[in-house]
Amino acid sequence: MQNNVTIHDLATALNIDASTVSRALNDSPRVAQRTKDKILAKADELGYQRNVLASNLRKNTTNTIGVIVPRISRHFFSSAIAGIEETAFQLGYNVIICQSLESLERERNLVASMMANRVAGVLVSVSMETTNYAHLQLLKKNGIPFLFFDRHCEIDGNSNVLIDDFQSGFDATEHLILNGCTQIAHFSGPQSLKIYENRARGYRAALEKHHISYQPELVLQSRLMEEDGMESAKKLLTLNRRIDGVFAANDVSAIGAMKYLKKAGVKIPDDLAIVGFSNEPIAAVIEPSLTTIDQSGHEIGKRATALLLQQIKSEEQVVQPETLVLKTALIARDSSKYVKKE
Amino acid sequence: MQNNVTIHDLATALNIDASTVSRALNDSPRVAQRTKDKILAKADELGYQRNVLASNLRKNTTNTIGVIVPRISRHFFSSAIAGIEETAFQLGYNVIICQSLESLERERNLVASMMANRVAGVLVSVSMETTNYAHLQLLKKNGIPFLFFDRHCEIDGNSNVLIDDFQSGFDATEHLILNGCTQIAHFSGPQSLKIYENRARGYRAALEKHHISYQPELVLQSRLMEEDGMESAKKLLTLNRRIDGVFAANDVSAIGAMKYLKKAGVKIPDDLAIVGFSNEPIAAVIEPSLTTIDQSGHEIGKRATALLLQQIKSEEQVVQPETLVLKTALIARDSSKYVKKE
DNA sequence: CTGTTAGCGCTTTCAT
DNA sequence: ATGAAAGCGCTAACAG
Repeated sequence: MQNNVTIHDLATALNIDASTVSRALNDSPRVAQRTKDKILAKADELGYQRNVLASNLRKNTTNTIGVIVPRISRHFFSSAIAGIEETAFQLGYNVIICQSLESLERERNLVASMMANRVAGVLVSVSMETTNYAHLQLLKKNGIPFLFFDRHCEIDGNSNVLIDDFQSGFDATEHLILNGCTQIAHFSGPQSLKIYENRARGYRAALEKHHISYQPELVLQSRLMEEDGMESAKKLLTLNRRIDGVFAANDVSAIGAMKYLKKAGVKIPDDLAIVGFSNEPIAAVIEPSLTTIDQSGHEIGKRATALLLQQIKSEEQVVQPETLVLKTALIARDSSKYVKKE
Repeated sequence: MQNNVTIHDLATALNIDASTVSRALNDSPRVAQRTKDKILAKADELGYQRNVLASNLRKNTTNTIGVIVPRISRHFFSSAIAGIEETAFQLGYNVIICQSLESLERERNLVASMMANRVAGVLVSVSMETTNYAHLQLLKKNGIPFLFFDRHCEIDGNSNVLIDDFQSGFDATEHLILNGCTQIAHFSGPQSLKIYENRARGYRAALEKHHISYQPELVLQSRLMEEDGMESAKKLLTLNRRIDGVFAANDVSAIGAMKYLKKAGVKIPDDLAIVGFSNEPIAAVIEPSLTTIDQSGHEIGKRATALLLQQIKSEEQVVQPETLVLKTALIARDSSKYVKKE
């Protein structure tokens, strides 16, 4: 029992043409106010609902924006998605969410499916495997605007909405130094991802600024698997020396490390300072009282969507690519102190 | 530059009719295999891509399923969404995600928008304010199948996919009792939500089974706000008596309570046992080594989607409503012990 | 097994 | 300011 009222029904009921009704419903300036009022009243009376599918076909686009993230259930992404949904909904857009699960092949399929569904635009946080951008260029060829968030990607003409990783890494490390730490371990992520590279550069820059020697063995890589974190903790113990601070640039490793220490029966010294990027789960581990301060995902989602919709609406005009850089909140284990930026 | 190859192009290229091409592409049994092969080859050659919008209009439906949750960034929901996306993607469906933010009005709008977009089906976890189901009945009138997950809702003809809350509440409480607790506080949620009512009933039943008197002052209500949890902790302290176990049926309260205790300078005794529903953030607070065992959201998402798609495909046939009940994992603070069900 | 025909409901020239 | 007409690309009767 679909609602079967069409613009033709309205038209015949009012003894005018369907095209006028269509214009009125789209608030075209080319219809007299009097007629508009009459039409809107009638539409209301008959319970008219625009058939979005027909409109979509005709206009060859939809009011849907596509979102591709590596993994929906990661807290950063789910809060970004929340921000995206809120902004999109406000402006009358729907949001299709897909996860690449860090697979390039899946990401390719998703992009293809989104093109097939004629999304109005795409927000993408590329998978770890993505080093080739051919699939994204296809979007461009089809005139579908897209932009990157969280994970940086250099394609000319495309905007990025990012955390300032270098600065955040610098701040995190400096925070530890200013609190008296000199032996600072750094849990990093895959160096193929710019965000981890930049955080690591920030770490190094802070050490340099404060004349603390950079010790490569204190920097622990990870493929964002808990196993890697466990391995890292093991390595640190093997070094058999005092560590007085940790800058954890990814939460998965940090959790893995904690698991390892727990299993090995090693108690984390109360005076070991830990600074991590804001993220609800890791924040909860480190400092329960700070579990809710992280709004960076949400904020990034909102900004990215606003920017994308702006591009969608500006139609064919070339849009200046933009790199929006946000500050993130940091979480510190040294009790009530924490650095909250911006 | 859209790909402009249509079935007509294929048809003229092969000297057959467009309708045959259409049938072939839909793998209709009414086309000779030879012709199918020819058509598929040609389609491949010319890089044909079906225009989904036209197909949607003609069939008056889409390959999209709508999902309405109270809040995307809550861990349970984001993992449910991940499960939904995976199952849907596998079967060629897209997923539109929206959040009601616990508002009935917003939920109404979302349902309307989904109908307007002719989604193939809807999965909904109703908002806390939802006691009137008129908006959902509209879906039914429009022939759009829908079902409930996580939050139970009795509409005849509709299925539910749920956690067995009574049993889980019972198990959680009994677990504490079997570990020697007798003074067990219960952090509950809004009793208007069946899930909290049932968990509370489970709590009570376990006490009864073990002949422990039920003490109403140990049951703390909440509207799922951290403030309520803080209030609850305060109340417990005021009672000024020994509590040896806590069954936390909602994580928000638990986190609020922890914040309060921290602020008040009250250390949680090491021997206080805590059992909560599995949820990554709260699990991290209670027991870092158990942060990843929770799959219940994901599992519910997958099952709900499978059930919905089954209904979508069975078309007009009346489907027997089903209530799928899953077990949830429990997290216990008493170190390595935890109850993991099913 | 294939072709013919007729739209789905809307938008958008082009004409008046 | 409004009407007439065409058609987006596909699917599904209905014929044969």
